[in-house]
Amino acid sequence: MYSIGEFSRVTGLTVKTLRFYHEKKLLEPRHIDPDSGYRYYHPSQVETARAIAALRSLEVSLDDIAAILSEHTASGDLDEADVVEFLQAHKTEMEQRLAHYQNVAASLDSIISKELEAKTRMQDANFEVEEKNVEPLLVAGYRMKGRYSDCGKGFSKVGRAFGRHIAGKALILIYDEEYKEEDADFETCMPVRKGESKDEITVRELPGQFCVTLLHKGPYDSISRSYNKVLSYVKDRGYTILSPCREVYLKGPGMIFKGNPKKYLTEIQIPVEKP
Amino acid sequence: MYSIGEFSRVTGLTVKTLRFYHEKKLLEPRHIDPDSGYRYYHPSQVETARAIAALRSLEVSLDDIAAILSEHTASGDLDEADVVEFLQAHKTEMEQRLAHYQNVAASLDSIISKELEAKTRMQDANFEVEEKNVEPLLVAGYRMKGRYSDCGKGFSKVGRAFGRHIAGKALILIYDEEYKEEDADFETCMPVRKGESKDEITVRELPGQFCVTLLHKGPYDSISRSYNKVLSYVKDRGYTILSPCREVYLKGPGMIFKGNPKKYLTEIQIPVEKP
DNA sequence: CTTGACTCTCCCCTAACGGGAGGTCCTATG
DNA sequence: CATAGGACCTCCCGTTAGGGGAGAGTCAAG
Repeated sequence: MYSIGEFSRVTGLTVKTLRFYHEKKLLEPRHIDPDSGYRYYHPSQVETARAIAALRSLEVSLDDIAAILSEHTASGDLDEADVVEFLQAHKTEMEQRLAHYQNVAASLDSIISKELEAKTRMQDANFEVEEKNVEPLLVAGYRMKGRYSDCGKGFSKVGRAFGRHIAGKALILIYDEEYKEEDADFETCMPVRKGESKDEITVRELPGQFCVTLLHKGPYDSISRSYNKVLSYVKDRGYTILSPCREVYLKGPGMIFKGNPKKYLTEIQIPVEKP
Repeated sequence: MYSIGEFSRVTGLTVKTLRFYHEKKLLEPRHIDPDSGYRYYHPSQVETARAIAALRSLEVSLDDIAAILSEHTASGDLDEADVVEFLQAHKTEMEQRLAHYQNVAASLDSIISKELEAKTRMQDANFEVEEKNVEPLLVAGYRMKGRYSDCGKGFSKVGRAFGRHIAGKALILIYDEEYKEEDADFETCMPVRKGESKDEITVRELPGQFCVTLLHKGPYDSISRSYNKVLSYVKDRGYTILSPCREVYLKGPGMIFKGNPKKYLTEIQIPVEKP
């Protein structure tokens, strides 16, 4: 017979844990001294203790372990074959947790990389009008009419449908020839890795284009100043504007915080043809 | 101003949770009626509530959230850029949990598949001597001398070194020409997917061989009866025994329970040459 | 004024132990 | 035999992130 301390050393379970298992009737000492209340464990109980520890390391709850143990100490012997159904059920549960943490890690990763990218963008930015070629881009888009401030609805539609495959910064395509406040015609787009059109959402590749671009820093409602700047640039050089224009939201309200609108970053892309 | 019930509906947090966050000073209602004690939340607090919910869904603890919030309500505005270092640290923590659950799921999977395989083996078994070709097998082996009952030491050596790559049932190779109890010469082997010899453990491919085999059901100490049976079969037919013989432990003490020795299953494989 | 919905505080519950207080028991040594 | 130190006992509280419910007070509509 082992005292609780000896049994603890043999099994690797702490004294506290052994007392707790006693209270929970998971592992009751073979003998308890009636005078002192000292617990004494029989060497044959080491095996049970080891089994409990093994099950615990597989994240089996004490209640389940108790059920398993009582079921099989009744029948006399413990065998893994008898608990294989339980283990299968338990495995699916563990796989759910696994999937959960995969989601969490992936979300964290996307938030972090998004922030880091925005940071480098912000550092490299010079906030002057530029001319550059924009690469072709596969997007899922939802075209809508209304105010620009309603674009959240469109983005959440696209997000819900293609959440898994999003691969870049949100953008909108502006189909109006001139600025409209009330009944604007635009398309909320998310870059995707792959996907197919369904319902009101179309997936297609936006063509590569030669664009005049400008980074706008600050809240959306001050973006008209930047538009004026870039449009006058285009006019000065006699370029022809092609439709639709794009606004790429490099940094806007985050997934966690709304953030400081003064730090928002939007790229205006106006596709043009040189004369 | 929202009452707690309205705020609950708007934010998706339960009333209980909101009261709890108040108590923890995570999210304190803008106004508390001094007479009734009713909590009233300002619409601007919806954003904070949303942020808390977002962080909670990423498994951030309330303490950490409180730290983040107090740090940044001090500076006036919340921005993800300011917590990116924290998120990175948090991400590594989440990845550890992820890895943990991957281990658990993998362990469960191996236990389950082991049991299921043993079960079908048991059903298909006829417990008669058979002749068959044994396939080549890549193993990691540790050769030792002593009693067969000491083989656990050898298996745990191999297991520790190649735990990741084990792919099959443990077996031992018996190099003695005749049965020895005291100073037996044998090698504890585990099939592996790949690996290289190091220290005292050699990795190599066991050749395919023509064997006389017999399934032994029951504890190891009764295996001599099965040996007698298979050896007399060999002798009757005048086959020549080649060394080393193998014992494959199809079912022995499990990873959780010691199991019932009466259900242990061992295959004796004696490589022979026909005359 | 009443009624029903809403809200308040207070207390207990979860899982699996860990920490510590205050007291008892065992065993070896002087 | 006395004592010292270590081992052991019970009891209580703490952890996380809330949930459940009791009993009492409050709000708004009819």
